[in-house]
Amino acid sequence: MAEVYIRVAEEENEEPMEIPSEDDGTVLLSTVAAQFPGACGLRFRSPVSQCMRGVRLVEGVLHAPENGWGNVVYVVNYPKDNKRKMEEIDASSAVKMKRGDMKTSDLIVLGLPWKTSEQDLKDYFSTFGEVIMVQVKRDAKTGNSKGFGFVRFTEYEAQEKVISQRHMIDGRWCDCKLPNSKQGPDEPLRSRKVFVGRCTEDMTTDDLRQFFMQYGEVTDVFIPKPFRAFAFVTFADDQVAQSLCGEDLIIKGVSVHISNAEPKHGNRQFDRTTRFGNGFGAQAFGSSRSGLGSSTNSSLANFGSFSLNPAMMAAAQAALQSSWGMMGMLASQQQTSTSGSTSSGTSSSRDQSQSFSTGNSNYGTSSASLGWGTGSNSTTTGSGFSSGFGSSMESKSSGWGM
DNA sequence: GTTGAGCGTT
Repeated sequence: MAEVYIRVAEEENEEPMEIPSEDDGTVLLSTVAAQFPGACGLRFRSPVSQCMRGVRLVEGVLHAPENGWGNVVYVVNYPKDNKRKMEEIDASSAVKMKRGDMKTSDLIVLGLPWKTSEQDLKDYFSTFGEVIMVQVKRDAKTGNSKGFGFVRFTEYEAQEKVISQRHMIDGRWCDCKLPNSKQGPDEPLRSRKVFVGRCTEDMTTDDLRQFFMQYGEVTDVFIPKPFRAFAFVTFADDQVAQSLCGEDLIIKGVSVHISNAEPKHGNRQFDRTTRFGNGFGAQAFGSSRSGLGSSTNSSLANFGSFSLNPAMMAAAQAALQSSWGMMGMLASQQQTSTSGSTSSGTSSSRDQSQSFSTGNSNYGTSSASLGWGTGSNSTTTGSGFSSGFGSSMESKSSGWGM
């Protein structure tokens, strides 16, 4: 079948954009998402029934309706989770304001080609806004680039935009993020990343991206090389990530297991004793999603990201324990993992085959769903709660910048 | 074969 373009719009009456199909006449969801970040499907109004109809979607591939794509306008579907409740938006922006988060800071640029110069960086980033500083870090002796650098913008909007996407610089995909030195204890960056266990070797980053896209916008896929039978998938929305934890999903006919991504080795900059105040809530709770199947949800009040003093902590913990029944007792002992060194980011490897990402991640949307640091998977390793007040909570250092 | 890179000489 020849390549055709299908017409896609965000709303039924908006101007459509033409999206190319594949050789076999299907359309990849990722192609749609490239133009409509966060898209998880398509629908259209049937000329016959006048009802909206969904387009068949199988593992990231959209299949034409019976009589072909035709020239109807397809409308983009977004995950339910994208529609935040008003109070959550208010809460997060309130937190943002309070923290005076609108100032720009240096951004680290990771994955630069060795040859990239500061002038190259400046040229590239100037398309986003006024650049007031660039650096390429080099070895003092040889002058060789270390493959990363820094950039700073005048405008906060430019900074947000730059953080929200990947960058093709001199032929390599690069990531920009807040440097470790700038990530504070109350960064509301709760794990938007999940661990995908039991992967098979034929699962590519594209496969995973296409598959997980149905749950929400995917901002990164990481597959260690050489093959190690697991992967990491990062979503734009932490609630999407959390809602998948504990599930067994079928990808390419294989059952993979989703669990929390543990913090990468590193992040000793904030250690245990001061750890406490960083938020409180229920990480595996809430969050509905459209997918099939089971749910691990319970509903429970969300606590905001306000710091809690030990007394409040104790009270809250008691409340949680009582509502969790015996879970609190089961978890009365848990290992504490030690950590050290630094943390970092996304995928891509120094020599080849980088993964790619699209879209805008929204920081600060998730103040109400903070969790217990790096808590383990509830069904097997215990809930992450412990009856021993104090020590156990301190012992988990949290995982920023995962 | 179930937990991933890299973070700033001044």
